Amino acid sequence: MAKLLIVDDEPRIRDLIAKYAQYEGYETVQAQDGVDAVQLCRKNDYDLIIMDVMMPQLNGFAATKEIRRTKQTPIIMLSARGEEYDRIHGFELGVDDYVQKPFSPKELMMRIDAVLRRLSPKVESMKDVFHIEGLCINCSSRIVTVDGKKVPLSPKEFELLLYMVRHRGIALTRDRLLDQVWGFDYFGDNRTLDTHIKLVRKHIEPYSKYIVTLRGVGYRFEE
Amino acid sequence: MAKLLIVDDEPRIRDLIAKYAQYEGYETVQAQDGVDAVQLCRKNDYDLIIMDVMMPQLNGFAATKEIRRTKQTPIIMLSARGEEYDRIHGFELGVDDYVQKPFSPKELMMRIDAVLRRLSPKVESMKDVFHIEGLCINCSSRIVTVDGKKVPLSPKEFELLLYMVRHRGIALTRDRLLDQVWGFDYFGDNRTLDTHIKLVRKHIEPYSKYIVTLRGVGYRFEE
DNA sequence: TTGATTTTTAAATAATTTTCAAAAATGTCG
DNA sequence: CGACATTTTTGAAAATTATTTAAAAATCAA
Repeated sequence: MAKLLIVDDEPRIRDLIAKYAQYEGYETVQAQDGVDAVQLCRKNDYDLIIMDVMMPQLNGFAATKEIRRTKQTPIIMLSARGEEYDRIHGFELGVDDYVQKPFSPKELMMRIDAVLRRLSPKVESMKDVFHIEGLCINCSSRIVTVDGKKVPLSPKEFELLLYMVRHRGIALTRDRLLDQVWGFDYFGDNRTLDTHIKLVRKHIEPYSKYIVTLRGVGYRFEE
Repeated sequence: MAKLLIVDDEPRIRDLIAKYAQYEGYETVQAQDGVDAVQLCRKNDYDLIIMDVMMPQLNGFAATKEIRRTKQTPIIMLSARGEEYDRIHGFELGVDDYVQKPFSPKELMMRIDAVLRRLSPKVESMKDVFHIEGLCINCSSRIVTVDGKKVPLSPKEFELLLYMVRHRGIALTRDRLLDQVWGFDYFGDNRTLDTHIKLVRKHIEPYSKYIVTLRGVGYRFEE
């Protein structure tokens, strides 16, 4: 479960971001300025930092520079429109993405996802909760809900769904799914996977449309 | 999926190149100068390096020389107009191509493609995404779109199209296509290939013009 | 043992690949 | 240039192969 550090001098903005991030299953920690952020980073590890550019005491650039002396934590910058576009874009310390204020929380969440997926392929998507339309998958509680209603998935069904959601958008071969979810080395014609796909589809109705079958290949969970 | 190292002291240029390269389906890593590049190359393997000539600390030549002591990674040099034309062209360490600034990103992308295809025939074009006019082929998701709209291709159709696109610009004999896509040694009067070409053409309309038939030989996907 | 879950099996359904034959296009040679 | 031979394109039907489904059997955990 990924931990985010949110750095902004405006408490309302911090809270807004924190609320959304928590909804998406991230753990959040807040810092009110650059000095605070640097101190926190010295003592703790975060998976990603969301940092405002304009802050009293130590601004976003200075804080980033300081943090980057010891840690390679991914950073997403928040900046007001027109503010220092060049510096941000070409920031030599390399921020991993930046979002202009005012931003939609949804967009920021997507950027967080994207940065984590790009930079931490090993931990895969570290989110604890996935929301796909009305389908919600909570990893730590292993609860799946469809339009707010809990659906009972068997362990295998849950693992299969989770694996597909974590690797959504790419074609997953039958071998890979069998390998990753079951741990077998697929031999011969085994209809186990198909059967479980069917069960998952039945359970997540009406969102089974997201699982598309790639004939002769496997399946893909649509993005 | 090929990984590119982009070395330039100007962050805006780096970002511009990175943005285009990502659109073309490459993974990118950036370095701000020669020293940085040499260090990165020591620890990691890249499939191709795009290196600016003029940089503080360690210039493009020196960095190339150093990197080439241990690795044979293909290198494309970027140089300002008129800058050291001779040295680049006749560079003893052998850069694989060079592009003059100011360059069009599109041209640079074509050069990258060309160098990789020339030097890494095994990995073929390692791109994950191909854009040919309004035709887009995404390998990992196996999604093909025509002017933004998904088109459903059967497995064989997808493989055939992908093979041709990966080997575009050259004449592909019927035997070779049958061999590579079907995996058998063509015998007798089998119209299988023709029929699949027909299906692919129908599906990628209006871009079927890119598949030209070479009578008595086979087909070619136009560059 | 019991109830739930997972795997296997077999039949039904669906989609893809191949074959075939006729039509169109292209190239060759007198 | 024009007729013939060859090759490719096309559309439809047949054959093959993959997927879905439902139900039965096996396995596992309480």
